[in-house]
Amino acid sequence: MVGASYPGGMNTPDDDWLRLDQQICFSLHAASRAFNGVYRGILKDLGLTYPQYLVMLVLWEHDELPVKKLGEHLRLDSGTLSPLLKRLEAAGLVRRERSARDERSVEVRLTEEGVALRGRALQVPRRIASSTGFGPEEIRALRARLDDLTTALDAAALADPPGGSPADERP
Amino acid sequence: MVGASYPGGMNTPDDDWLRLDQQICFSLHAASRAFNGVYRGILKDLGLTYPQYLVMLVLWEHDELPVKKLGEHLRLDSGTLSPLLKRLEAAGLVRRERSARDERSVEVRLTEEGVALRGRALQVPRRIASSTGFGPEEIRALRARLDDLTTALDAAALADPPGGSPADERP
DNA sequence: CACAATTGAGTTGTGTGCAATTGAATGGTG
DNA sequence: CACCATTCAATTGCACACAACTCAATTGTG
Repeated sequence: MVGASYPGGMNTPDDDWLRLDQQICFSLHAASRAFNGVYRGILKDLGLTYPQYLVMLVLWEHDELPVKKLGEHLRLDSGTLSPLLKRLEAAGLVRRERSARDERSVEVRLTEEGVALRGRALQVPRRIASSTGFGPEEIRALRARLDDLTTALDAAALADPPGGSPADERP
Repeated sequence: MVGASYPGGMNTPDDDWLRLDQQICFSLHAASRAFNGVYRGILKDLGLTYPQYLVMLVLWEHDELPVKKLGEHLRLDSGTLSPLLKRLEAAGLVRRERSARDERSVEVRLTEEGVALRGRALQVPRRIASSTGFGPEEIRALRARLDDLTTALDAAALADPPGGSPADERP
């Protein structure tokens, strides 16, 4: 009734694209959530959620930086980070203090506990990698593809924005 | 202070995996959200969110099926679908009615409006595909990789479950 | 120096996503 | 037939994401 699928062997281009589109968005969505699920199981021991783990990864490398920079690394805004960091602070893993230089900025810094947690986290990547069944080279290739995709999608989002066109910048 | 990055040419395996892991989980996470953002911009015209669009895609192909089946197609449970379907019903796109055969089951069916929306949605895939900058073949290859990944991750999640081991099934 | 524009966190509201629970309906077993 | 385990949808509670907004601090300009 709805599909009214093509009567003959003719391809209706739109239907064709629709099918393809369904596959790619399904696949990405499903892969993302499957990954999330595996991380959830493994990170439960550390008392971290998946996004919290991403934050800790950045902090283990930089160990002190403002919320703004953290957001740039993770592509997250304060609306997501503020409550997340509050939870990490409540868990005793990080401390937040306003910068002396710029009172608007809040510096996030690992506590002793936060630093110590890194030791227990070292085994996580190995377990994740083995869960994927992919070798290092496959992972690298897939990562590169995904980064290409993200770059292209970001560029497209800027060109065809949710809020308005670039021409709107000067009202 | 924390990183204590390897002094010489020596690779600390754990650190190496940690770095790699960060890249793959960052990449997948970022790609998923970038995709979501592009869909959001394009779907705004249709008054749909990205997950709602996924549900509509399934319904446009099957046009009547129980919540359970919908969840199997989308890998979502009733906790996610129930409120989502309520919103689609409030928007006048679907109707929900309990099955006559099995009173536990709820049949989801497109309304006239829901059927009509498909016409306006036909242009969406083309816009998405062009946003990715990928050709059909690249998309197909990426999709296949992601599906492999999902399959492997699901299998691993079952073997190393969040709730308990398979041996726990018979207490 | 005064004042407008910008920047950075935080808050609010909406919409997922998922674990855990509830409650009704169904099916199998004795 | 009675009873118990299973199934399905819905609900509850928690944690992201993100848009839109608020508020304070800073910067740029006259």
